[in-house]
Amino acid sequence: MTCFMEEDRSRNLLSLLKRRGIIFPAFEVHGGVSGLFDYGPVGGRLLRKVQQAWVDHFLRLGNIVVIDSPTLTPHSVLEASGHVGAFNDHASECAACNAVFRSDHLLETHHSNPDSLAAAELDGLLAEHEVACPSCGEQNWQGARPMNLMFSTRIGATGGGRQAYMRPETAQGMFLAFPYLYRHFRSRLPFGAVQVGKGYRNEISPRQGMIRQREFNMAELEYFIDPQEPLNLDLSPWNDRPFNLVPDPQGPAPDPSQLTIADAVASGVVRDATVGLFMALTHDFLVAVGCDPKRIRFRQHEGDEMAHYASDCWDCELHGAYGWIETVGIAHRGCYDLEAHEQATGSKELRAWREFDEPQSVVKDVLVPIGGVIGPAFRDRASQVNEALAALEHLPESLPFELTLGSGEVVTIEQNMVEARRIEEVARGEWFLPHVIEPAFGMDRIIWHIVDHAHEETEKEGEPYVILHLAEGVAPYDVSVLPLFEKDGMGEMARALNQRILGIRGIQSQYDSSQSIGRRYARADEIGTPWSVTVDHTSLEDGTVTVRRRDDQQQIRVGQDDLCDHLARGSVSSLFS
RNA sequence: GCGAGCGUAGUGUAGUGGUUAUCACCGAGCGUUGCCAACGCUUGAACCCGAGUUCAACUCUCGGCGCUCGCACCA
Repeated sequence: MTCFMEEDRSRNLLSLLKRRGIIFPAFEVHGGVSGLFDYGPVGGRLLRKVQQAWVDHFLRLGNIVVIDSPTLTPHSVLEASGHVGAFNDHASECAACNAVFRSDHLLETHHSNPDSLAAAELDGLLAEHEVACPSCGEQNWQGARPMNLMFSTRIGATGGGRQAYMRPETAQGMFLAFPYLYRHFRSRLPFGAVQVGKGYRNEISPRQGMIRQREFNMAELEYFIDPQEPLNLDLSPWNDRPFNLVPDPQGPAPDPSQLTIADAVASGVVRDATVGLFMALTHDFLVAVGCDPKRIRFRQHEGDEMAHYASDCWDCELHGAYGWIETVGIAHRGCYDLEAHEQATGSKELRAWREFDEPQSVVKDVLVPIGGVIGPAFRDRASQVNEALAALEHLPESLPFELTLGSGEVVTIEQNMVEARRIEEVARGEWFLPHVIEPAFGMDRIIWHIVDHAHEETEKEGEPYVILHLAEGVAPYDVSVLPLFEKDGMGEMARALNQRILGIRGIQSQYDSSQSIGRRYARADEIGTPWSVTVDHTSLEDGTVTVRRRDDQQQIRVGQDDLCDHLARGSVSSLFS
C-alpha cells in the first residue's frame, strides 16, 4: 500500500515537473533521446541557484577557487587518468540466453589482467577455459564487443586530427591546472579548486529518470593537501548534529550508527579527518538547499568497491522515490591523479615543495672526474663515464676499479682520472606529490531529491493541493506579485511594484493577474515561490500590500519600501511573528 | 543490450478498421465576483515516427524512437 502510494507520488511529481516547465525530456519534438533532459523555464533557474549555492558554500572556506576547463578532452589526458582503460571494457553476450557480462569479469579466475586484452584474445580465452554463462550455463559466447562509455570525437575539422572524448568527469581539468593553482596560492597547501559543469557518459541503458543521464551536471572539488602536515581541523561545530553513517561492513565498526563527525573521526570509522570535514560540509550544503536531514546518510565503500588508490571513500546518499541514491562521492584519492599525469608526461610541475624544519645536510664521498684525462681516454663515451661516476652509490675500495656504464659496458677507471672528494649537500626541503580529497557532486540527482523532499501533496477543502516547499535560496521565483483585481489602478500599482522588485539584485519576481486570486496562489505554491504579494483596495488607500507565506498561507500587511528592504536582505520571514 | 508491457491535447485519461477522437483539469480572452484552484460565455490544443496490409489504419503487422518493469550493465 505504501509502496503504491509512493509510486503514485513520484508519478504526480514527474508530471508536475513537466507541466510547470521544471524538468522534461530533451528533444521531445524529435522523439526524445534516452538519458537527456532539459531544465525548463522554471527549472533553469533552480539549477543555477543550486549551482551558485554550491560554489558559494565551498568558497566560504577561503582557500578555494573556481575554475572552468573544457569538456572536450584529448585522449592522452584520459589515458593517463585511467579512464580510457576503465571506460573501454568489453562485453560478451551469451548466444543462448542473451545475458550480457563484462568479458574481463568472466575471465577473472583464468587471467591475471583480463582488463588489458583485445576482443579476439578474450574470445580465445573464453573458449579455451570453457567458461560457462553464469546465467544459463551454456558455453556459447558471441564475439566480445567493446563498450565505450565515453563519447568519442576528434579534434580537427578535416578528418584525422587528435582522438578526444567528452569528459566523463570535471576532475582532470583541476588536476592539470595544479601548476597555476599552486602559483595562485603562493605555493602553500592546503588549497582547492572547484568546477561546476557538464560530464558525459554514454550509458548502455540510462534508467530511473534523471538519476542516470548521458549528459549531466557535476560539481567537483579537488582539495590538495600535504599528507605529512599535521591536521588541526576543528570538527566540533558539528557536535550537535550526529550523521547517519553506514560504515564498511568489513571494517572495524560495521554497524550503521549515528555519530558526530568528530566522534567518527576519533574512533577511526572515518579514516581521514579531511574526509570527515568534507562530509560535514556536504551535509550542511544539502540541508541548506532543502534536503531533509532524516533522508541523508553516508555510506562507506567496502574494501573491494573502492578504487585501489583510495584510502577512504564515503558516498552521501539521499532517500527518495528511487530508494537510497548516491549523490555525492567523497574520496581520499592519495596522490594517484597527479602521479599518473606526472608519469605520463614527465612534467615536474605537479609537485609541491615541502621545507624541512631543519636543513638536512648530507655528507657524501664522491669521485669527481678530471675532464682533461677522461676526455681523451674515453672520447665519445666520456659523458657516459661521467654520468656513471656521478651515479655511484658507494665508492670503490681502491683504485683503479671497474665501472659499469649505463650501456652495460665496463671500463677501467685509473687513479689519475678522478679526484676523491668529500662534499656536503644541504637539502632545505623536498618536492612531493600532494594528496587529494575529492568531493564529487551529482547536481541533477541532488535537484531531483530537493524537489522530491520539497513536494508535499496535501488537501485544501477536500481538493488535492500541492506545495513545493523549496528553500528560499533555491526557489526559481522569490516572489509573485498579484493584483487582487486588475482594475481601479490595482493592476498598475502591482506592475510597478513588480518592476521595482525585479530591480533588486538577485531577486526574481513574477506578475500574475490571470484567473482568480486563489488559483494564482496555487500556481505559485506549485513552483515553490515562497512569497506572494497582493495589491488590494487598502493598497490603493495607504500603499501597503499583503505578503503571504507559502508554507502556512499566513498573511501580513507591510509597506512597499519595507517589503523591498526585506527582500533585498533576504529577511522577509522576519516580518512574520 | 535482451525480454515483457506501454505510447492519444500542457497534465491525467476514454474510445474506434469507416467523416482524425471522449471527459476532466489546463491555457488564453471577455464578463460577474473580489484574498486562497469560484461562476458564465468564447476560444486554444493530441492519436510518437516510418514502412507494410487494406478501398480505407489512430486502431492490425513489422521496424525505429521513447517510457515503465525484470535481467544485465553502470554509480
